Amino acid sequence: MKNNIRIYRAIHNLTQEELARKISVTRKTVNSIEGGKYNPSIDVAYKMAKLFNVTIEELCCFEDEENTGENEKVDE
Amino acid sequence: MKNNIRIYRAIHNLTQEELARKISVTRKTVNSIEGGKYNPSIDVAYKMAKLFNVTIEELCCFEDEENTGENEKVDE
DNA sequence: GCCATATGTAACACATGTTACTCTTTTAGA
DNA sequence: TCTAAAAGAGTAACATGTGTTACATATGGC
Repeated sequence: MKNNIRIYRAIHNLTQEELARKISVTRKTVNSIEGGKYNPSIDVAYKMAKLFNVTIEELCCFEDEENTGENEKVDE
Repeated sequence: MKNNIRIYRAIHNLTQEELARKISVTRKTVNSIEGGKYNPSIDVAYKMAKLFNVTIEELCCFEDEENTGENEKVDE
């Protein structure tokens, strides 16, 4: 599950550490979620969405990636 | 974290088992989440919200229950 | 009362999210 | 180039979500 955390974080001009503090998680959690290592729990997602003033759906790109097999190809 | 799963499930006239099948989890998971035993993962929440055609925020009542201490009192 | 259906629940195992600690790499600025 | 801030990442431990199985309870129709 991809997400737009990095983008909203940039918009709000926050470092991973600042964001982490604001939502009471560790920087590694922000880093890992941002990097797609795992999905956020629903309340971490909620806190981020609320902080950025967007919906969870806007923050996380679900896009039903369960069935597709050849997606998200970037040119490199 | 409270949620409105039971309500939307009633609106859509689904049993716990039917809902569970539709979102590919077990009835126990639906039952436990509905009963507040634990929070749904973000993709379970997403699947439910999508099925009911609502947002995750509409399905789950976050309401920042971390700080309040005397909420959700029903009359009984 | 009996039966079928829907729901609640318990114990354990397993999967996934989060932390603490530490280190490396990247990036930007003097 | 040197430096510091920011970000990426590995591991082990812990916390939380989910599955399995089985049984208990409630409810409504006969």
